Amino acid sequence: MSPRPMVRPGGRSARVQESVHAAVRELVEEVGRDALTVPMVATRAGVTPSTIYRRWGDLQELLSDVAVERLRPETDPADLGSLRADLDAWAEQFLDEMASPSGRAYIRDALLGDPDGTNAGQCSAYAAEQIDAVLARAVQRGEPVPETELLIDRVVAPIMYRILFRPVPLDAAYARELVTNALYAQQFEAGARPTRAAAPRRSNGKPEN
Amino acid sequence: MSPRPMVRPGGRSARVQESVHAAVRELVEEVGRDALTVPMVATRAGVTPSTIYRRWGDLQELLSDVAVERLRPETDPADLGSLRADLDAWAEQFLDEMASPSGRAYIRDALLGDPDGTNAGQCSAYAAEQIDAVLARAVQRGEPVPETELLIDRVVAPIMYRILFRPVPLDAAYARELVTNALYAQQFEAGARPTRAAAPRRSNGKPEN
DNA sequence: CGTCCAGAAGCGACAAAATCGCATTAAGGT
DNA sequence: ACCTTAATGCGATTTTGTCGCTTCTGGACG
Repeated sequence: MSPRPMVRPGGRSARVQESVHAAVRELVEEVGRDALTVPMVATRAGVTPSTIYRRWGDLQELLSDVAVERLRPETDPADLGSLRADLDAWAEQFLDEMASPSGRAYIRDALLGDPDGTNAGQCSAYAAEQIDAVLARAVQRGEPVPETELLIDRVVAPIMYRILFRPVPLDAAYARELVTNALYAQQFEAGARPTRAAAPRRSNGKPEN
Repeated sequence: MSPRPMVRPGGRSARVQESVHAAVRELVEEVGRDALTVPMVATRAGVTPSTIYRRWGDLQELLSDVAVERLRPETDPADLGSLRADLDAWAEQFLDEMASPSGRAYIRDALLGDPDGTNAGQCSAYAAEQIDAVLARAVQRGEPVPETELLIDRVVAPIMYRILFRPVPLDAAYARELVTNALYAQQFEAGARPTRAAAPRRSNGKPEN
């Protein structure tokens, strides 16, 4: 999942990884992310710098791994009794966490040292899992639900776009607005148009042109 | 616009900047972005490394500047006679350029070495300008038009989110689908709900918690 | 048109980092 | 208990990044 080869999941490798991650977390607190260096992390973690260079390549990839860990949601979305309430609450919390200075920093780090997109994909998967949990509960209640993809396009994507690309401040009202629009779309557009709002179903495994 | 101080827009500074940018573009072609180093760029550009370190800080910020330049749209969106056609065409081209391997690389670079978000904001401004141009023409034709913010949230944001966070391939059909949904929303939702789909109007100047 | 001045680049010494080969350790399987 | 091999440790070497100082030059001002 995290570092490059990780062919040996247990024992010393695991200890080294944990110790290095812990060192990063501590040092980010103490000296700030900009002052971090690989040798510094190595010393704190009690390993030699070459170990870090070999396993992570450079500081960015290491920071990316740590960032993804911190972006993993700790708790399931709250159950407030209705799809609308659950989504509102989840979106507000999501926006809060992501738009905070540290959240922004983690997102940037996660994207930054991630040549193959694995870590970024993991972030997106976290959000999708949370949304799925909310939707699954709504289905059990018998509520009509939109597709996960619709919510990602209409709620998650705009939030992330604004965080990454725009200097605009975000507040909870914006999150609720996005949820409102998404649910409105689901309610009215379902069947109203031939094509759905969700994702293009992949056909091949190869991205790109 | 691009480098840090740029207090002196003309003369030698300008020549150095252009020469360095050109060196980056050439070397990216020749040796690939991963193999780039500051000393290498300096040699090719005919300047000393310390000049680059002083003006750009590090390779990432330099690459970010170059990336933003390349992400600037060269042409105005085509006029195909209707809002729908113009938006379809623009969105398809936008997706094409951004989702291509080099487009993805530029986006990442632009975000990467951009501590204060200036370059990212510039990218977002480019897209907004293009959309505004399309909308302005539609207004002249007498067509009803959605707000720019709606199109950014509904078309630009989902595309960028998928490019940055998801391994899914994107195609022109997806771009058209997003446009369809956005126009549908504009047509039906206008006045149907108390709150509009557009941006939260800022109240204070301070982001964040 | 000449002079001055501050910002910017050049240069070189130094400090810090990243890389690499080789020796050593220890998981995980047999 | 042994064997294989990934993973780490260590140190020499190369490369990159920093810093103080000097030199150059664009632009303003007289």
